[in-house]
Parts: sequence; C-alpha cells; structure tokens
Amino acid sequence: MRLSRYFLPVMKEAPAEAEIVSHKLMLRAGMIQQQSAGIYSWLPLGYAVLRKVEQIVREEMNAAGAIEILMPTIQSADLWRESGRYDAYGKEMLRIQDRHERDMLFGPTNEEMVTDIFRRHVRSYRQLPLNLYHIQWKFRDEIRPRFGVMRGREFLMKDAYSFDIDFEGAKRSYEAMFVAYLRAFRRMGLTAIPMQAETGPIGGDLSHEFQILAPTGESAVYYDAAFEEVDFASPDLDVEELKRFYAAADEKHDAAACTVPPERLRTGRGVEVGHIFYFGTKYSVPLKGVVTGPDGAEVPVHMGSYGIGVSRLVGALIEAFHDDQGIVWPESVAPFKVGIVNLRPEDEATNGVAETIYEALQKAGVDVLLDDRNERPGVKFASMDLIGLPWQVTVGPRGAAAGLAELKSRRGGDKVEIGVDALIQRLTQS
RNA sequence: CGGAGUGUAGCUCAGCCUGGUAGAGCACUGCGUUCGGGACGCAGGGGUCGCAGGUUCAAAUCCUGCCACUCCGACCA
Repeated sequence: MRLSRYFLPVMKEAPAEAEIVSHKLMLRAGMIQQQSAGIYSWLPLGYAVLRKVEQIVREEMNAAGAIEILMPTIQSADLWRESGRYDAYGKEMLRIQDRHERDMLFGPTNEEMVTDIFRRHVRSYRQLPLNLYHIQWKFRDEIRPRFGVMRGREFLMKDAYSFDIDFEGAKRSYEAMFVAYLRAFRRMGLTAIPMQAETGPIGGDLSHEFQILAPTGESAVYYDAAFEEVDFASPDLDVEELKRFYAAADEKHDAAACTVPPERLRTGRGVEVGHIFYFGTKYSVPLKGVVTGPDGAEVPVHMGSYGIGVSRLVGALIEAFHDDQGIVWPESVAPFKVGIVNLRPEDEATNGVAETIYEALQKAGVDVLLDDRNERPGVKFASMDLIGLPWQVTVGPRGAAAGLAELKSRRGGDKVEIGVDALIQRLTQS
C-alpha cells in the first residue's frame, strides 16, 4: 500500500477525550474514530489489526474443533423470555421495537439463540460433542463506557458454545477451550494468565478469566511464576496442572490463603480478554435443548460458553506493546509487516531503490506500507514509529546511490545498513 | 444512576470573571527556500462560539432549560 493513496489520518496531538495510552494511540494513529460514547468506527489501520486478531482467534477455535457460524445481532425478545433472561437482564440490554411493535433486542450474548439452533437440529447424543462459535458484534449498554475500545458499548466478540451429553464431556470441551485460549493469546505475543473466576450458582472450578499482563491494566493480579515457565505452544499442555497454579485478580486475592512462596509470587496489572464458563443445563432445561442418550432417555445437554473480546484485544495489545514514540506491534497482529520510508521521492536513485524494495515485497506477499508522501524526513519517521510496524526500511540519498537501505526493528530500535537484495531476502523469509 | 467537570476552526487550547468587530499554535491551500527525526518565509481558506429560550441598545461572555462528551464510584468480553 502506498501511503499517498491510503487513508491514514494520523494526529500529532491526541483528542482530549482519550485518557489511557491505548486509546490515545489508536486515535493518533488513525485506527478508530468515536461516533458515540463507547461506539467506534474502525478506520483502515485499526480494521486491519482487528482482522488479524480475529483471524488468529478463528484459527485456534477451528484447530480446537469448534465450528464457525454467524448469528444475527438483532434477536427476538421471545427467546429471552423463554430463558427468563429478558426480565433478569438489566439495562445493559438494548431493547428496541420493530415496525410491528414486536420486542427485539441487540444481542449482548447468544446463549439463547445458539441453544435454539441446537434444539432444532440435534436429536442424538451421537451428534455430540458439538462446539459452535461466531465472531459478531455485541452491544451492552454499559453505564459508563471508557478506555476506548477496551470497554466500548458495541464490541466484537468471539463467543463459542459447547454441547455435551454429560459433565465429563463438558469438562473435556472446557479444557479444549482453555488450551486454545492460551495458544491464541500466545500467538499474539501476549502472556495470558488464567484465573479462577466466579462460577455463580453452578459451582465447581470450571470458570476462568484470562488476563493479559499490561502495566496499565485495570486490576492488580497475583500469580505463580510457574506461568512464565510454561510453554503454551506445547502440544501436550497439562490443563490440570495449569489450573492448580495460583492466580487471582485483586478482588479474589487472599494473601493469607495464597500458598505461593513469596519469591515465586508475581504481581502485575491485568486486562481481562477472555472468559470461559461451564453452566451445565441452565439454558438447555428452559429452552429444551435435549438429546436422546444411549439408554434411550432424553437428557438436557451440558453447555459451556467461551468468550474472547476481539475488539478489546486490539486496545489491550497496545497497552502491552507501546513506547514513548507510539505502538510497537507484534508481527502476528501488525497491520503491515514492513514500512518503507522513502526519504526523497523526487530523487531518482532513492525512489528507484524504494520502489524496487516495495515491489519485491509485494510480489512476495509481504504486507508492506510505502511512505511515498512528499513530507520531511522527521514527519515520516514520527508517523512510522507512531503506527508501530515491526520493520522499518529507510531509503535515502545517502545509501541509495550505493544500493543500500537501512533496516530498523521497531521493537529493538537497532538499525543496520544492508544491501537491497539481502534486505528483500531477509524480509521475505518467514 | 450518584458525584465532579468540559463543550470556541480538523486537533490542542486562550478569550468568559469585568458584555462592545472571534483569537493563537498545529493542520489545510498556493508560491518560494529547505530536506536522515514532527522546517522557514510570504500570501490565503476555514468558526451557527453544543442547542433552545431569556436579560440587554448589544451575549462566546450574564440567567434558565436541554443535549453531548469526559473523569471518579457500583457492573462487565
């Protein structure tokens, strides 16, 4: 993409409405635009990141055996009356009426709807286990939206729903999601700590919040250093072992009950980016999500739901990865892998080298942004640092005459002069 | 919802107290000089001062009501 033809409205100063660093940077980098309190338009750069995050989540869900569907944003109140939640859910639910004055709502979650899909088509335990998920916009009319996309009212969420014949099956489904979550966050470069969460009336230990560590996180978290030693990418993660490690957010942390030796107790700030939950037959009973078991008897299925805040993750990633100059994207979620700064587009040699690199990378399928604007060097460097692409290539008259360009890692900041061919080879590998 | 605050140019803000021709920096347009870390000169364009009432000869400024947004608290992916 050529910056001269892209839509990247960067700002030198952050609008006064933004409080935290990720919100400021998202506005300054031209990723989002607020339309109402807690409701945002996603501009090209932000949308690119959102899609990358979404795709990683999708791939890990698929790898874990979940199957993607897409349910609507608007739901009928009738389903929610069946489950009893139409009255139980508070003002967070946005209630609307259609032209026939039928009660509708903008879905804050989809347990009822997915159970409706299930009950209409699944009859036998032989069709289980089943895990259906979708990635869809939700609306919760939060009393106080804040922190940009970290707590918006409209947000993109991946929500998966598992169906099993019994508790043992549900537990296996739960653990598959548990592992998939750790892998997904790991791929985004994040350390996610699973923490025991409230299970409500169901009880048991099958409810975890996934907090990622970021200095500006909303809540203090305490966890066993063991989490830092686990290889989340390993094919045989021991979920039972992971669940035994101590981890708690501030409101659940009990210094007296904490068994972690002081030298192994880590503290930090956390942002909740996922929540997994087993809730048994809470919805399958009222909504009649039943199957025939091996003994011929009808039984309500055991369900779980598994959420990941996709749009929240974009903000959370920036909270975790930024410096004084701007965003520092991990490569897996970066909107572009490489940014080329053409310092002198009107200089023939400089322009030639920049174009050569740009075209070679494009041809190789590398996501690349070429700053071909007629701006001063300082402006281009500042923009590039702000939007945080992992690799910066600087082409200027100094090196171009000798066929050299400069390669800089946004994270490390180290720069090397390198020949054009070697540069292209390096950026097209892996 | 309770408490606090802010609405003036695309962005950051001054002006309001003490009423009298709407400002600055950045951004934008044109020309020129510049050009490896947010340049400089000259000339320009752009504002229903959040909205509606009221007071006054006169309202960005004073009064009343409303709306929007932000912050602090309880809720949440």
